[in-house]
Amino acid sequence: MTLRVYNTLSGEKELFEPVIPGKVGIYLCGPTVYKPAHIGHAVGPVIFDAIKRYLTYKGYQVTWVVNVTDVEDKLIAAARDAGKSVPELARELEQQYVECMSALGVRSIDIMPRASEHIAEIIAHIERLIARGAAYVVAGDVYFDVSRDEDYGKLTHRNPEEQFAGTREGLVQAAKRNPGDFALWKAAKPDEPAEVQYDSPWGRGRPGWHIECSAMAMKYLGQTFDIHGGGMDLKFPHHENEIAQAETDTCKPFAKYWLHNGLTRFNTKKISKSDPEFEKVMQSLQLTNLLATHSPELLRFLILQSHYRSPIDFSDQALAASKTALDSLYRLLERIQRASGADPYEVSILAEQVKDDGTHPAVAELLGTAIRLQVRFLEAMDDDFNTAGAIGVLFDFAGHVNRFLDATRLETNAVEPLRTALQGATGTFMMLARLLGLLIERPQKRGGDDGDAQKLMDLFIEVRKMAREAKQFQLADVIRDRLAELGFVLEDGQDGTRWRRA
RNA sequence: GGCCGGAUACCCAAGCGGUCCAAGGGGACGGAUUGCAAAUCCGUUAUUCGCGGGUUCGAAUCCCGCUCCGGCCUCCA
Repeated sequence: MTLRVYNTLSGEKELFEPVIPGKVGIYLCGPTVYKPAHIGHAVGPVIFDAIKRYLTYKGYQVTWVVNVTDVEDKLIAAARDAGKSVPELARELEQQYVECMSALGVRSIDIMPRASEHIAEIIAHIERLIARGAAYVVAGDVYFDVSRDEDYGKLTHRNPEEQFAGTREGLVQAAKRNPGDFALWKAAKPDEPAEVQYDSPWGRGRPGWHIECSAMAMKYLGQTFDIHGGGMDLKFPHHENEIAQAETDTCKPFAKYWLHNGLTRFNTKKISKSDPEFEKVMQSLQLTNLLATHSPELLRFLILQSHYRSPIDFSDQALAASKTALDSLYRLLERIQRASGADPYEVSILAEQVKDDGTHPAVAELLGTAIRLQVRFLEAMDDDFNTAGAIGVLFDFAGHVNRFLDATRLETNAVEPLRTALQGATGTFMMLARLLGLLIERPQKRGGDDGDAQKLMDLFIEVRKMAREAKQFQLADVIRDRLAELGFVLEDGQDGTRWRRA
């Protein structure tokens, strides 16, 4: 099976072939730490975490870099507003970001370089561009000369002349030679704090936006690396300018594949800071707030349920639908636990490793299905990381296992070969789910310790059982209904009554 | 205006030239099961994929035009 990825550069799906066989370098544009992250900021990291898991599964040695831009205009302004120093605010928001990502299961980032700690690399990069005649100094500022990059605009398929022909007079900074030129280095302004002023050959100042990414990507992944990712909104100017800087500097291709994820929308609009009426919505979409009220896995599941290039419409309805779906998977795992006598989170054998002694036809059927579905899952992932299709396969899988359990009545009547087959199918199922970063850990029990609850529920169930045996169904129903109101659901099964939290 | 995407059932969402009278999820409605529920299972909910042409033996999938929607062209993941 071969992996194909959609490359923004070519506008087509291409066969994935790493620059160095067996190794993959990924650079994802991370946060500019000037405000708390919202759900949209989680999309890229979640997708790329799944991509890294998948590539690792396929045998590649993956290095994943996510930058932190901590020297920047808005950050300086935000720190001033908050009465904090720039590094203080930046570290604070960075830590919050890392914690949110970790909660979402994104723990596979290898390097998170900070722009502020790569000033030397940035300056060297700029000096090389000046030496090549592709950048020029104006009163302490340094600009990239777009006209010196022949294929400028190739990522977003823009012709720079057309592009900037219509730029209004007022917007053209006098210092720039061409309207499309952009700052590589910005001279320090008198009112800016000292901590964002760095010495440079052109005087005190700080890097422009874009340059930190090409400098750090090349430092950690080499002059040419495999995958560069980010949100669709970064294609222009950010990524276009990174390409211009890097390729003009090295005369080599920068990133081989450019992957862009869709933007998160709310009420069919992109979440944007410049939209004041969405300020309130954004507040509720802040990751820290969302994670306080929803399970991280649910958010991850929702993100992965659509293809990464599609926009995600985030809403309470979507969240609720995803929750119902995800819960059915948790219930399946509980059912498997009961039927197989093994903890599905710990099962280590795969369907393909189970030997079928031929005594039960259901064994061959289940194992065959598991292997067939595994192939379908992997095919989906091979097709530009189609996580939505892959999740669809997971639900097909769940349906098959539920049917198997219905048919064999394994929960009440243990048959060893069937149990072993179930464990194998479960192992395969879990392995696939985990390629998406799902079902890694048991869902957190709400309300913490259920020890006391367990004792009380045992009592309720016992009393209700007596009522049912005495045909006092009204009483039995009152117990069940009132418990349901309190968030405890009772389920009567063949092997007794179980309870769970709603 | 230029450049990218998108338009698939009640909602969300895969599919990207035949195996599609179109996966999966949510919802709804029937049925099995249940004392009744819940959960699970079965069935129904797109002979059709924004509209109009074209290419092809064959198109949701390719090409052209049109209509809407979103993004970018200024800060944004």
